[in-house]
Amino acid sequence: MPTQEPSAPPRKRADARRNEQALLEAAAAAFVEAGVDAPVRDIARRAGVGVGTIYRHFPTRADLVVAVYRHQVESCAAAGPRLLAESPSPHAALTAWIHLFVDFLVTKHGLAEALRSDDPAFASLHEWFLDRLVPVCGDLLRAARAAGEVGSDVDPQHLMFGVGNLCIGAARIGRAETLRLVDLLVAGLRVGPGTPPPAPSA
Amino acid sequence: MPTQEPSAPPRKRADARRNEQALLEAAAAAFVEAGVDAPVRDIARRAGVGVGTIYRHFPTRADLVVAVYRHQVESCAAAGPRLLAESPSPHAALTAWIHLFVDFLVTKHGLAEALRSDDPAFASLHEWFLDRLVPVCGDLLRAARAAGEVGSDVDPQHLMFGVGNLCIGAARIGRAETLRLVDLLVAGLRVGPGTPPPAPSA
DNA sequence: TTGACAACCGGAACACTGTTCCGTTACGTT
DNA sequence: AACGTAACGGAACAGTGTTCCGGTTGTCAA
Repeated sequence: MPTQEPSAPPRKRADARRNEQALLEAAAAAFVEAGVDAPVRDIARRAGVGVGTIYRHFPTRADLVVAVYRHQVESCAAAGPRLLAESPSPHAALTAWIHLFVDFLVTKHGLAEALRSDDPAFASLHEWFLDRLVPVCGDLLRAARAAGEVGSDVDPQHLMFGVGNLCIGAARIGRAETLRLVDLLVAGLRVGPGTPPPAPSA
Repeated sequence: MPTQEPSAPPRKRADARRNEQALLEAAAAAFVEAGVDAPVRDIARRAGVGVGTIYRHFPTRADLVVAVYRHQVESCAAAGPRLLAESPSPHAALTAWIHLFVDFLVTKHGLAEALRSDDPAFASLHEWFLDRLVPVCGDLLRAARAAGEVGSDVDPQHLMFGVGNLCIGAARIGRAETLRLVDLLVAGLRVGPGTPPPAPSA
């Protein structure tokens, strides 16, 4: 039994697979040094291929970024339910999960910037992040609301949007200060006895 | 008595003054349409001058942006003390002032992005905003803390940094939602009976 | 093993950025 | 009116992303 579904493409040529792998490694290295905006030519040179080869394997930059960071985003998504089960409260789980997300973002130069960019080259990156992580965030948020810890009915997508934005330029003020701002945002979600209603009609 | 301090430059040539004015108007128009990243050639063409003329009058892009938005930032800075005097509480004044700041940012395409950018061309823009607005924000924050409304000792510079970041890409989620996120951040500052300590080593 | 063909490759070429530089223009002064 | 120079304008350069096509090579059938 073949390990591929019916009508699957007949497996790429050896050189193509080799180059794709080389490109992934070269891109990962380049991203660490120069951020996700590393020049195409640099990545091609590192991988020992021509620029055309990059565009054939990864039509947009987002495709390349997605391929490089796929595993890490998946593990972040998987951490959501686990944290919800292990944490003392849903809000604690939400906070911990968001810390995970922040840690991921701030260690990837330029990723947060790319995420909020409206550059069409990053559209699919944006979409992928949202598809993968927003539901997880939504679950955590819903649980926290059900537990009465969160009053505001903020859209999980907007919350993640805000957290992502706060991570932009984290290098300037430092990781700790960035986390502090994010904590402020998440703290703002909490329903407190004295919390003023920020909702339009409460 | 001349209306200029001693050793002042002997007043520029007429064509130079004319071109500078034309450039300011052209840049303002271009910024509205294409954001603060509008191509240099576009601005030059609108003003009917060569690109060299832009660089002579405004060595960096930040200089041009500062010149275009100077009045609006000044009026925002001036609003701080006024709001503090007129508002029912310091925290209300802080909230209102931040709304003013947000309104200014979200109506200028790309300004928030430029503000957080580490592009050296925008370094002086960043510095100018900070010099002009952070002290105002600091006064509001201090007053709110003195009134016992704010517990956290967040650096005003970091708060403005965060608010600015939240305004990035505001067009995507809309002005109202952006304001909501900002309100969440400011609400997180409030000291509430049930507020969890956001201490670093928590 | 050999040959043919499609998949694949590489990089030149293009379009578009910002930035610099210097020959030319024209303003203000004498 | 003549002159010195501040100011001008745009060609030229350097660095992006993106496309395209002639040459190469892996793969499979004969």
